[in-house]
Amino acid sequence: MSSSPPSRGRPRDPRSHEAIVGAVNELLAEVGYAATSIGAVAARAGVGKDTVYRRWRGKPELVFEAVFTTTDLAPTPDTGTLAGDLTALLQGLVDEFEAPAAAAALPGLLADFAADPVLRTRIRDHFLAPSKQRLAAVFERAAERGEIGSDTPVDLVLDTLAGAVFFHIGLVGESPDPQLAGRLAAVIAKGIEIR
Amino acid sequence: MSSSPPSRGRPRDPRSHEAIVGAVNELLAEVGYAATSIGAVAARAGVGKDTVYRRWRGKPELVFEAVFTTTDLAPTPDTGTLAGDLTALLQGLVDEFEAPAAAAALPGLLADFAADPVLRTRIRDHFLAPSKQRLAAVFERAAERGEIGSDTPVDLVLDTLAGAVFFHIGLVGESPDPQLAGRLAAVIAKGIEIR
Amino acid sequence: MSSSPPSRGRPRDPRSHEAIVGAVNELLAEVGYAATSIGAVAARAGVGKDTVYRRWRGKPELVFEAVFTTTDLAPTPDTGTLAGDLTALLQGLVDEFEAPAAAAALPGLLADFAADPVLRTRIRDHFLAPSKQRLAAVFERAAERGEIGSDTPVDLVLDTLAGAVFFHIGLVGESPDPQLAGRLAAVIAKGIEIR
Amino acid sequence: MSSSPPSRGRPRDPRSHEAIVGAVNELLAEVGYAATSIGAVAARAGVGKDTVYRRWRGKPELVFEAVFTTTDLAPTPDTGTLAGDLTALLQGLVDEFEAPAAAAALPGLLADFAADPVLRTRIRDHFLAPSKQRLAAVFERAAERGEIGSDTPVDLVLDTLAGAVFFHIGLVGESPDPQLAGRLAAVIAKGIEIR
DNA sequence: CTTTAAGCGAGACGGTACGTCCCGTCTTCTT
DNA sequence: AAGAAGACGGGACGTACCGTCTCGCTTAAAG
Repeated sequence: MSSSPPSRGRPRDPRSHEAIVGAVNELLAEVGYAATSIGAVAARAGVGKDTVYRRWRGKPELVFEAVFTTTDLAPTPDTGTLAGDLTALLQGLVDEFEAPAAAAALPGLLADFAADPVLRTRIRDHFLAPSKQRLAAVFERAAERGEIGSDTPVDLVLDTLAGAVFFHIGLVGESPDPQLAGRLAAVIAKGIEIR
Repeated sequence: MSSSPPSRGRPRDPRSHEAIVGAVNELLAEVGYAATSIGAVAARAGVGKDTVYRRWRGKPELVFEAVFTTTDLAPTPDTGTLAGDLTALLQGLVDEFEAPAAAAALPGLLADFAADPVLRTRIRDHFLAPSKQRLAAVFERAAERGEIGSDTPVDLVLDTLAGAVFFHIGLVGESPDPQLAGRLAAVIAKGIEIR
Repeated sequence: MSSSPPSRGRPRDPRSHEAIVGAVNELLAEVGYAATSIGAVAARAGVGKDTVYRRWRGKPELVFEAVFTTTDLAPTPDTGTLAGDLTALLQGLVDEFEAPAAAAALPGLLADFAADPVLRTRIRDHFLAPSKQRLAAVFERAAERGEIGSDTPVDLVLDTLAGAVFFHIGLVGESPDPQLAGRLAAVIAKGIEIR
Repeated sequence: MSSSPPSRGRPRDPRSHEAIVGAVNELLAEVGYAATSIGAVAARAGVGKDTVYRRWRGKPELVFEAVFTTTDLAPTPDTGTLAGDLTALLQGLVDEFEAPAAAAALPGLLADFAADPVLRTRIRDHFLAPSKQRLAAVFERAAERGEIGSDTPVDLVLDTLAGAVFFHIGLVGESPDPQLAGRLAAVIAKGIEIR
């Protein structure tokens, strides 16, 4: 029963939303996260600052939505083996993090989220949630096949995978080892398999 | 035979150095990384801002040195098994990251390092170097025992371990799973062992 | 028909302007010109520094406007004699320079104006312009009465009068000879009269 | 009988004194009074800052001595007429003020002297004293010749002359009217003559 | 002929002010 | 009511000087 607000007065212009999101992505790639100020975003988007603050609470939320909203759509991989599924999942993470705007935004974004108690609680829920969901499905099928136990810790593995990818892409910055996903998946898959 | 510079003029007062480092650690724990401004550090240390800038190029370098300089001294673990050595190594990482000042500083510090091309190259060299050295020694002994191959990728494993710990402590923020080191070590050790 | 600019955005608050000007006058009288920093002015006025810099380029312009804007309104004296007119004019200069804020500001203000090539050209135009205009009118009437020639050099006399007053008030600092205006006017009037 | 101090320890090197004075004059002409900092002077002179502070109390005293010490030597003019003597005296003032270092220093120097109660009292005594002495001698002879009364106010005339020259040279900055001395002397002489 | 004291170049020291940038809020007019 | 514009109070930035201090060294007079 989502009651939409009464909606009096002038409705929000959806073109502003798009212009802002576009400006954020451009600025992230051009000047980095720190220099992507709300004022600069608004100016680039041809929009007033209030129009930004009316839609987002601050820079972290704005950047997060601008950068990480196209990714929830990937299908859960189903290659028939745990290692294969993990490789596919990881490759998705790598691709997502490797986009110029995302790579530029990630470290600063995580820092801002970590610094705010309110935002910190949302990291798992909103930042890694889609990946976690897919990882859980992968584990479920692997457990059915008998490759792993049914109590394999999803969070531990997810943190491990995400942390490894983050360290490679966010902090080293070079175009990463193209085999990163496969090699990492192999180690983890072997590490959690039964026997 | 390192020839120290001729050292003309008044030498720098080591008490200033200590006072600054102490102020940084206090402020990190009290107000966090973002609010730990150079000006606040100088005021807390009873020191002029120039005295800070004379010794460090900026906040990232200052905080890094203030927080992560006591750690290079840990001995390389030698428990007789790969899993045991990894657990000990990881526990060191966890302990290091878990200190209040370190936990408060880590995400912002990594973001600032990642944003600066010059600093980014130093991350591996100075931030993870001691851990990498110890990990390599652990791998060497494990290879001699026949537990792993001699070509086991140190960097991949180090990123994986550090990333996992960082994600747990820096981003979740709660007092982490006390068994984190052991569980993670078990997975990785099994993942890289021969057979 | 001065067409004011389109005036988009929030207009500047005239109360800020008044608060700043008031703070400048208070600080000049209390701590002098050198210690009247922009930061102190802003703090005293309860205003951000940008609000000051948005209106004035720097301290000299700010102080000049704060101190010397009430004076353009004096009427041109017309006592019937050159000496009388000069006395009245000089008394106006003395009164203007003698105000606590003005006396405190004058030497430093002239120094800052003199040091900047751009500002230096404005001294005559904006600082002495009203006085020059009145002096020219006085000379014109005196020439019509036959007291002086029509080619009497206005600038020379103006510099002489202003310089004398400045030296007395700005540099000696004591409450000056109350007869200064009259005695100086007598000398100058006699010096430029025909015969 | 001024007893020179016992003079123990190493005597002051007179070459430092000369180097400092030379550096002040160079810097005044090159970068102006405001930018002629004690630190810059010391660096230019190849001298430590303390060596400057040991000899002078601060910038105003230093600059004053560096710029206005060669002038006390001019002889008192004696042309036979008041106007002639005044012209010669004024030309001396003009020449003194017109020197690049002096013209650059004057406004700021007067401002600093005026701002300090201690220094302010010295202005007449040390800054204008030589000129005042000569002017008094000129007046005495003119009174003996019957050109002026014996009660002609020396200070008033001196302020008037100095103020006019200062305003012309210090504030306008252009190379001044070469006839300034003569024209101004004519006006003043006529203004104070009997009849 | 050594002590002692001051001068000296260098530069670190605690402060203060600079002028700029960005924050998130507010106030105007326009749509 | 939303929007573009931009002013607002606040605070941090990194730099430049201030006038004092602390080094190691040099230079002379005093003991």
